[in-house]
Amino acid sequence: MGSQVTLAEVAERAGVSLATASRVVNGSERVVGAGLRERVLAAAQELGYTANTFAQAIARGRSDVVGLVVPDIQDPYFSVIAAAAMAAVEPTGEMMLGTTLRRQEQELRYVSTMRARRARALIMVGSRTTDNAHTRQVAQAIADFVAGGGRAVVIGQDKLGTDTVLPQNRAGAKDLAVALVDQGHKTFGVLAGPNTLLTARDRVDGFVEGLAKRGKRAGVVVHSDFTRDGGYQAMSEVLDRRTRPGCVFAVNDVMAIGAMAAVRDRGLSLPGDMAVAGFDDIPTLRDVAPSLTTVRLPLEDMGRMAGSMAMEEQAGERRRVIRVKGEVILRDSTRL
Amino acid sequence: MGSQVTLAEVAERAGVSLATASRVVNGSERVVGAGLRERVLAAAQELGYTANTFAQAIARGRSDVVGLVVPDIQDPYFSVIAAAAMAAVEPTGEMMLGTTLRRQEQELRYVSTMRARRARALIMVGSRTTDNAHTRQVAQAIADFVAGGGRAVVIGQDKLGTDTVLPQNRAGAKDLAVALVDQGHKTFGVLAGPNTLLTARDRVDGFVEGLAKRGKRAGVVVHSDFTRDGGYQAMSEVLDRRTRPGCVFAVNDVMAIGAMAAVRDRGLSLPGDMAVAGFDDIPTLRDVAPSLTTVRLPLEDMGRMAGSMAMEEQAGERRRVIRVKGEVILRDSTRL
DNA sequence: TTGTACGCGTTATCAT
DNA sequence: ATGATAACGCGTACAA
Repeated sequence: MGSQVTLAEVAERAGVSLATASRVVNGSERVVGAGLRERVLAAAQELGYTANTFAQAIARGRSDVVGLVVPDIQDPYFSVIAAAAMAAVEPTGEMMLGTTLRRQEQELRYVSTMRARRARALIMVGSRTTDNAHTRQVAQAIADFVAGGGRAVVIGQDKLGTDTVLPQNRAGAKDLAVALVDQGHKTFGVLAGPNTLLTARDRVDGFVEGLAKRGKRAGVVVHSDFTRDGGYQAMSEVLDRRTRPGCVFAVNDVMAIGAMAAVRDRGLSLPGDMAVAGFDDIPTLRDVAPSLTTVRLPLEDMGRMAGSMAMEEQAGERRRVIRVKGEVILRDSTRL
Repeated sequence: MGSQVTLAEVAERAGVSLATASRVVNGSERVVGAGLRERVLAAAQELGYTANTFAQAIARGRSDVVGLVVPDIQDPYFSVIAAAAMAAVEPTGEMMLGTTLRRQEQELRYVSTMRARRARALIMVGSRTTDNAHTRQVAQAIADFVAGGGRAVVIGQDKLGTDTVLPQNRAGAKDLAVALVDQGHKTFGVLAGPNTLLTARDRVDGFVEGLAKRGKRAGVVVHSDFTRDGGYQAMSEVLDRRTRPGCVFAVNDVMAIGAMAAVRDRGLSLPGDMAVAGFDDIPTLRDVAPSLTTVRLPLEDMGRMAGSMAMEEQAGERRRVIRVKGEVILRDSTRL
C-alpha cells in the first residue's frame, strides 16, 4: 500500500504521546485537555489521518462488520431484504456482501470468511434444502462462528440453531388456496420450484393442504428453478398438457411473473384463460399487469429485524425465532 | 469477542515455530517439510483455526476488500451492476457494500470508510451532480484514497479523475430521438429526472439535440426524482396538460415504468394514447407490457469491467476512460 | 528447511 | 490529565 498516515505521525506532529493522540481521535471524551486536544485534531487534519480499521479491530478484539449472505442480489426478494438490513446496520456498522448464486459451497465459504474477518454478526438469508449433510455443515460452521463471539441471524427455515426470522410459508399458502377456492376457482396447478428447496416444499404442501380442506386437489405439479425463467418454463409445461387447470399457484412472485409471460406468449388471456397467483409480494408487483394475487410477506420488516438483531450488543440469553405470517392479497390475476 | 484460535496455539500444538505455522497456513508453497506441514495442518484442523484477516491485512500492509458504493441496491440498474462486479471480485476478493440512498454526505462517508479499511479498491457507481463543491470533495477524498495505495473505479461521469466506465448518455439519447421521429412520432415530452443529476441532464440534452436534428422540439420537460415514483409523478403532470405530447421520453427505465403506470391508471392506452421510451434496458423490462422502447446499456459488462479493473494488480500507468455506447431498441411502447 | 525476532497501527493498562 | 509500554495476531527478513 501507499503511504498512509499513522497515528504515531499525528502524535509526533502534535507533540504528544501516542496514547493521548489515540484518546482524542477515538477514546472516551473529556479525558484529554482542551489544548492538546486541539493540537492533535489539527495535526490529524493537516496530515489527512484516517484510522486503520484493521489495527483498531485487532487491538480492540472486535469489529463492526456485518456479513450478509444472499443467493442473488438481483432478485427483488433479496434486494429488498438487503436494503432493509443495510439500513439497520449502517448507523454503527459496515456491511460485507456475499452472493452464493445458489451454490451451496459458497454458503460455507462465506461463513468461514466472516469468521476470518471476526465479523460482529452474520445474516444469512435463503432457504435451506433437503441436503441434510450440507445443512449440518453450515450449522457447524455457524456454531464455530458463534463460538468465536459472533452473532448469527437467519432469514428462512429454522434449521441452523440461530436467531431466526421465519416466514410462515405453509400457513400462508394454505390460506391462499382456501381463498382461491372460495373465490370460485375449480381446478389447480402448482409451479412448485425446486423439489429440494424447503421454502418451496412448504409452500406446495400448504397449498395442497388448503385445497384439500375445500375438497380440491392440485391436478398438476411441475418443478423448476426458483426464478423468473423457472416460472416461465414450468408454466409452459403446464400449458402443454391436454387438460389445463384454471388457476396456477407459483411458489414465489418472480416465478409467477415468468409464468404470466408464458401465458401471454401463447396468446392466452390472463386471468381469463389462466389465473395465476404468487407468493412474497415483492415491490416489483406494483408494475405487473394484471395485478398479481399473492401472499404478502413484510420483507422490509424482516430485513430490518434481522439487521437490528445482528447489531444488538447483548449476546441474548436465549435464541429467538420470530415467526412472520403472510397475508393473502387477492388481485386481478385471479379475478373470475 | 469469544475465544478464537490463534496461529500461535496451532504452532504450539504442532510443536513448531510460529513462522513455520504461518508458512504452511498461508505463505509460499514447498518451503516447509512434508512432515511438519502435515502436523500443522492437522493441528489447525483439530483446533478449528481460521486466520484473522485483520491481523493478516495489517501485517501484509494490504487487504483484499473492495468497496462498492451505490445509491440504491434495490434499483435494478444498480443491482445488475453490483452482481456483475461481485462476480468479478469474488474469486480473490471480498466486497463491502455501501448504499447512499442518494444522499451526498453518505458518498463521502463511504469513501473515507474504505480508506480506513485500507480497501484494495473502491467502485463507485452513480451519477455526479451539478454540485461542484461536493464533486470536488469526493474527488479529493478519492485522491486521498488512491494516494494511500487504493484503486478507484467509477461508473458514471468522468469527473473524479479515476478509471471510469462512461456511458454515452448524450449520444444514446440523441439516437433515440432521431429513431422516434423517423418512426413517425410528431410531438414529444421529456420526463427529465432531477435537474441536478448529470446523467439525467446529458440524456435530456442528447434527446433535445436529436429532435432538433429532425426539426422537432420537446414541448414539455418535467423534472422529478430519478425513480419509479418520480416517473409516475412526472407523467401525471404531463397528462394534466391541455396539450399532450404523443410520445414521452423518460430518462431511465424505472421512471418509464412509473410513467406507464400513470398512463394506465388514467385509463389511457399505451402506446395508442401515449408512447413511452426509456433508457438503460434493465432486465426487468422483459416483463413489462407493452415492451418498452429504450436505449440498451451493457450493464453486466459495465459491472464486470469495473470489477476487474478494481482487481488488477498493476496500478496502471495511465488512467482509463472506457466509453460505453448505448444501442437504441425499438419495441412496442412506441409502435405507431 | 526451520526458528528468532521485529514490525504492522491501535488500544488499553499502569504509572506518573 | 498525560505518557510509557505491553499486548493484539500475523508476516517476514534474517539468522541458524
